[in-house]
Amino acid sequence: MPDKPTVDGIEERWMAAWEKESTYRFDRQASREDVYSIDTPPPTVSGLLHIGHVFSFTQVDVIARYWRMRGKDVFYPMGWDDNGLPTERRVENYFGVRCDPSLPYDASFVPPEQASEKKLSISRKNFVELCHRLTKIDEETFKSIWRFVGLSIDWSLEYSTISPETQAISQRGFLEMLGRGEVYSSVAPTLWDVDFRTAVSQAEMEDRERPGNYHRIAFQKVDGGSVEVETTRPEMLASCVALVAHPDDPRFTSLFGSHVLTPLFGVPVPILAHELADPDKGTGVAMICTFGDVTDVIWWRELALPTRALIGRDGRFLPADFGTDDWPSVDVDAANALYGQLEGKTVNQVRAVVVERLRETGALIGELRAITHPVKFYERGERPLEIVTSRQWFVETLRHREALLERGEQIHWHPDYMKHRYRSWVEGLNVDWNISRQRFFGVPFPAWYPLDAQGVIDFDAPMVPELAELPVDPSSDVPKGYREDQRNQPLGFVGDPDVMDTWATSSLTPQIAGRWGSDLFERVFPMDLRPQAHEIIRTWLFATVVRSHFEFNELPWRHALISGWVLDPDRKKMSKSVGHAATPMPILEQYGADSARYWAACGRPGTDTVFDEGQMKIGRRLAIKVLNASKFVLGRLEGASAPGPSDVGELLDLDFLAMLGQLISEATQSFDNYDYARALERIESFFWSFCDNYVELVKIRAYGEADSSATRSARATLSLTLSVLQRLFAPFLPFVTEEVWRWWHKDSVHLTAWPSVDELGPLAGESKPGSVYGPICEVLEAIRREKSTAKVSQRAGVSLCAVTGPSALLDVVRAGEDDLAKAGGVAKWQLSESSDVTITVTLADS
RNA sequence: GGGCGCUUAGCUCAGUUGGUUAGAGCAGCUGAUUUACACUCAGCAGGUCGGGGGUUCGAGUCCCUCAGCGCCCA
Repeated sequence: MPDKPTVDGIEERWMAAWEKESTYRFDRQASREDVYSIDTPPPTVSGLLHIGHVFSFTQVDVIARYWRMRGKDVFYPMGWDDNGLPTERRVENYFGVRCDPSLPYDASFVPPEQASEKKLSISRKNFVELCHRLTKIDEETFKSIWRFVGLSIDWSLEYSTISPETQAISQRGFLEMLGRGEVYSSVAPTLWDVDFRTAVSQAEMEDRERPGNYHRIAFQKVDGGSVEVETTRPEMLASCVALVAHPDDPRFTSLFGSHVLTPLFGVPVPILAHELADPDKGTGVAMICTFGDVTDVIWWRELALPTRALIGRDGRFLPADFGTDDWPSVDVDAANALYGQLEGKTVNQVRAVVVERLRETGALIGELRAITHPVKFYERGERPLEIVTSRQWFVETLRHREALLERGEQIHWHPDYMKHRYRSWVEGLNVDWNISRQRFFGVPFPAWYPLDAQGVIDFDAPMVPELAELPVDPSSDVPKGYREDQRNQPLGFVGDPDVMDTWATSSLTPQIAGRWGSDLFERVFPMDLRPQAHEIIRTWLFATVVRSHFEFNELPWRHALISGWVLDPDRKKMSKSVGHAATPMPILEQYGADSARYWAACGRPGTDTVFDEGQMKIGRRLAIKVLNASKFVLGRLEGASAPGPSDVGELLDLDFLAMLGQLISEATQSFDNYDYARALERIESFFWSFCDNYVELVKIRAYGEADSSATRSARATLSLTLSVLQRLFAPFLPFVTEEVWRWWHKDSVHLTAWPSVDELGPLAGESKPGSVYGPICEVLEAIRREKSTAKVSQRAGVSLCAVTGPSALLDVVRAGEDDLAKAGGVAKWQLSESSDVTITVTLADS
């Protein structure tokens, strides 16, 4: 035990020791009932780890440490989410490159020292190599931070979402679904980001309020008269396939079934009825185009309308030929002449031309009406999503809505109300889960398609590999029965060009972490805990439930622990843009890992927490207090024979242990309910009372002759309490508790049993815990108050302490008289029975 | 538009099935001082629990309503 204990440098010392002693090693022989398994969120390795990560991961580590001390074999792996678009973006910016899949691989390629503004085009393989290179660097950085924070991870279980092992599992997951018919490919209108040039799923879409204009446009009726429509997207006019109004809207009931001509293009379209048409919006009649928004898709499908899609993958208008079967027009030449000016233009350019022509022809009625309305965006995107028709793989979700809602009910949510997020998401699903992305750094679909004699791809007959062959890359591997030189040739084959949505892979984290297919998996699955943030309930949590439901017909885990956000002092979510994204290392070094963990553990599940350095200072104070109190108490015990519970005989000591027992029960129960913050609060408050009151009361008695029963009683109580408190704090403050524990134990506190009430011995269970300690502390406080008011030292003497009260109270004071006298310097007592409780302190002359 | 959460001391937050006089820490103020710990200790002060209404012997807690903030979904 050092003379002058310090928390400085404590992290490096114990990080190394735990590594050397394999403290957090998972026992792969353990059976499922002895295991506590955690489906750790793999951080995205495309950005920096920020203080919000420290916050939520610490909360999980606290839980992991608790269960480990409860005797569970804790399965606590760490993964890195390194595939997908975020990594591509980071690589593009970091190296100043761009992927061009048409380029050949350059084995001698070296990225420029300095990333230039103008991006260098490189082949897909070169690009993917850079992705691997950068994520490897990032992962090492993350790992060193996690070690410093003290996460009790078994690093031999580390995984990454782009590794060959993960790709094999991801592809197997896909093939299993394909075999069961839960995944299908189809050509369908799909949410599309024109900048990233990829499809995105409903889960990645968000609404943003944007300004727009209602354009009032007159459609001429075939039998005379006109119908006016208000639209925010006049550029879609050429793809108009119908008008629609609510079936009960009396203004339009007589028009249903009749036809109008689109202005400028002269395309005859019907007026139809559908409930989704909102009578209060615009004129009550809407234009259906293929496809202006998601409602258009619903109308198009449900009303069986033709397809006149015009927006291409790059967001520009595709060619169209009016006068053909698909593109009827009463004035083919005018339509084609105008459309010729639109083809190849962007949405905004087309809008300008169309509006101008509408105005010239008088079809545009009145002035534009400015509005603000929600517009769909890809969550990472900058331009509104378009709807582009393309071939995509979809996982069936809509058909399973009821079962998935039921799964949500089966999860134990912490906090409970987070289940609403899941439910409202599942209830609001309107398309199946699109899992294909037209990108590069991801898990490829394990599929090839045959080409017929004309070179036409038969998408309905995908060829897939055997499970043993996984992972495969269809762009370089060849399907069974074909040769490489048949690639892209008539009667040959073509590989699926897409990669999977990142969630299609990370929805398998239980399978990935648990090494699906090995004996390990049966020992850890279904897992106990999924910890994660609330904004990815609709993505990660939902997708994981879907996959587990399909694959195993069960929940992937029993509990979901939803963490809150870390907020700036101005109450905004801490984000990378405001400069807080910096690595948390400076903060961790300044305050110490235990202090930062203390702050994190004060954050209750689901509750957003303000980033508060003040709270870290308190944590630091607590850690130092644990050091000093441990040093002091252990100093009292030195040389004495090891006292045990049977040595505890004094009323005060028995009562204090009874309170300690109560604390153990409360902390344990809180932990079992995932309320670690409450446990910490109780333990902390007990600890300060222990230091400031109990230790002060008995420290002189504990110094007395070793063989007196009163001394032995004090020493036994101090020893038991210190042992219990060190262990109760261990999940929260792993470094400092390990430090002080090793002063008097050989093995790690983190592998020691969580305290139980039983180990305190047979307690005086008759009276309420605190019935002795409480009144004694009140007398002590009265003495202190008197001295403080008189502005004298707490060591000043008390000539007389007079206590009045019922006899039971006086008995208690009498029991603590000696300890109080020593702690408060009381020379004389006067106890008298009365119905009123009073404590009168008379200070000695100084 | 529908849903969820929050609103308690200057600040950050506890407050369990309704039950003494609403708690803690920080900050503030007043003091103590060869001490396990100045990264300390003691004490003091500070609140009509967001507004209004209701249920109840009793409401920070339950119900209704309004307002503000945040989030989710559409």
